[in-house]
Amino acid sequence: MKNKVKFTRMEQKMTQEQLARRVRVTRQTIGLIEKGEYNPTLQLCVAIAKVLGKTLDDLFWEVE
Amino acid sequence: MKNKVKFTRMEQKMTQEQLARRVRVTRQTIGLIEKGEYNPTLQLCVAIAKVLGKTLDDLFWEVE
DNA sequence: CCCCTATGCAATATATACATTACATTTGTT
DNA sequence: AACAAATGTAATGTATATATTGCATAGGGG
Repeated sequence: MKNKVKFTRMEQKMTQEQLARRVRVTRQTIGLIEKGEYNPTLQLCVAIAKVLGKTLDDLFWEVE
Repeated sequence: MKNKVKFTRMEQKMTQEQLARRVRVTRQTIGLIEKGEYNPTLQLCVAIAKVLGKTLDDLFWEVE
């Protein structure tokens, strides 16, 4: 696993689409980030972290 | 100030070029990131943090 | 089983991160 | 002041993050 986005999102009973809307990207983008299949930009990481009530380190640091 | 890369790099008496080499980007990329003029990818942020002995949160979280 | 919602996935298009090159400017040192 | 190293900056090119559309699949509740 490359990051904790999926785990944290599900913990909060949020769908990919809801998260995507709140950070203003598409559902596909969230899906690919969760799979670790691509390399999001810092701003998007920060936006995701804020919506999920976490920090960058919580979601993206040393997860592999 | 948008992030603490410049501060931390100078604290360690490292030049932009040295940091750039170690994270395998160009000096220009480091310069622009330090100025907050662009939005680096997560992998690059992680690489910079590791070279500087910091975490993502240390360098990029809530600095504005 | 049948819906319905959430997620996966693929093709193509667009925006932008980053490279490359080159030159200007700043800053420190003598 | 003069020199050198570090940094700023601008133009153009390339790679890739993200959008868009559309359809397939998975899984839970009736």
